[in-house]
Amino acid sequence: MAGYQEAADHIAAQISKGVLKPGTQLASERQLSEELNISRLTLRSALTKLEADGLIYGKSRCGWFVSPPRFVYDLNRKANYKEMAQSQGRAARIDLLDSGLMKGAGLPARMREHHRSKAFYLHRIRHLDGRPVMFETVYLAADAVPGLLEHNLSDSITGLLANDYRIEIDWEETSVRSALLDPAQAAALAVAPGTHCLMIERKRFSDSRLVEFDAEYWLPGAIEIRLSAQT
Amino acid sequence: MAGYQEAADHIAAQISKGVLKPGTQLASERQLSEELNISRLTLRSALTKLEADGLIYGKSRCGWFVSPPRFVYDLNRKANYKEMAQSQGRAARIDLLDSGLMKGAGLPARMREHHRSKAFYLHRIRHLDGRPVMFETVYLAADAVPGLLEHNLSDSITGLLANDYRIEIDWEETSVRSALLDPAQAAALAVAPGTHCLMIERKRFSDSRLVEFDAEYWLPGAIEIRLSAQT
DNA sequence: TAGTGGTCTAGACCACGAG
DNA sequence: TCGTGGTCTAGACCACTAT
Repeated sequence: MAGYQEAADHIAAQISKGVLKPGTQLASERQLSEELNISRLTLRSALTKLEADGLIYGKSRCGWFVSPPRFVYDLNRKANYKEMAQSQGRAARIDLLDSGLMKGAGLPARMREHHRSKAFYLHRIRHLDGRPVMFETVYLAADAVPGLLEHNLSDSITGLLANDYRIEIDWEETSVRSALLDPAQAAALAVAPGTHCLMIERKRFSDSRLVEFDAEYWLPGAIEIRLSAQT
Repeated sequence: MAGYQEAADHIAAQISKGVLKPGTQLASERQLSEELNISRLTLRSALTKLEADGLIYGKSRCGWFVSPPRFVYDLNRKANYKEMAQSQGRAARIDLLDSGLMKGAGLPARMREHHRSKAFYLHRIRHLDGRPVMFETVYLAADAVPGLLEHNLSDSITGLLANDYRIEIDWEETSVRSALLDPAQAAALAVAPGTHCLMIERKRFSDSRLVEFDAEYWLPGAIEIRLSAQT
């Protein structure tokens, strides 16, 4: 068996035995590599495998930590993010990084299929128990939400649409795939550049018009998506 | 900018410009690292980033290839895998690797919540245009499908249940997350051990009884999941 | 400023796939 | 058998975080 695999199994065993508990920090890479008698590169290989599996996560230049349970993101539930987090005993927070108005020409291709004029954009970070776990870019059709930027943008957008604009979403198209964080996203999430992620893209329609386009980049070990359907 | 990032951008540009077309093999790692004046390790780092992003894929000990478009896996469509592939102009194949009967005690925890007695299991590999892209383990409640192993197990299971057993699935629960391939799965898919994957887990019910439990491990660059819903 | 991870080199040997 | 990637070493320097 490969050396990094042995190291990964060793650490994974300590986690599953409870020697290392969620939230605790691992020893430094230099220290661990010495203890396990492998080079630092080999150890790092083991750590990144464990991270891909969701057992640990790295905070860039700070260290490695044992992961808490995955956040269960239920696509069927009407509950918003903060409510879902609360029902799982987690503390949620959303930070607005940036916002503005964008011309139709600058919008992502998948949005332009449905909406070609101006749109507001938001860049937000979602946290769980203080840890940033998701970067999102939200686009909202400008004509549907006049004066958007004066509203509170650190809460549920669906709630804002419903309460402040009386817009009810009646159709949703979702796409999920594996992707790579770009350097800015990685920096905002305090992870190493080139970390991969789970990308969720959603188009939200009201009365057959696209009003919201949302691209979410989740740290892959932090989330599990669930859905159910009658067939 | 980091050296591996420059190398990755360079190769990505060649792909998007069409200098490298889907399916073509890249030059060997040793050759590329010399051309780009970086160490082989740095080049490999660039290649694995590109793979995580779905632009290229590695076939273990054979080389690196430019990826074809992602297979669109539509969770709403009634179409089965081969039909979906055909409608996207792709040739699909399913190989049965192994099958047998398993005691209730050996079943995965998430299945045992619903079904605690014996179940048939299947290990299958799904291909697209000759390339293995997904490893799956299927469990079927033994009492629901007597004599299962004498049937054709290289085709749609849902179709088999409907046609041979008159079992109609009426409820489905799906879970999606990022995960790691174990060594046996990686070998079966001809990728490097420790490759990450997109895992789809499905429970299928008929008349409130679980009849099928399915764990699918997709190569992450090979698939995009889609779904839509009225809200 | 001290300690952490992030990146990188220039080799080496091994295991496996294809012909 | 040969060429491919897979793994590994023992260093080094840099960039950032925390304090």
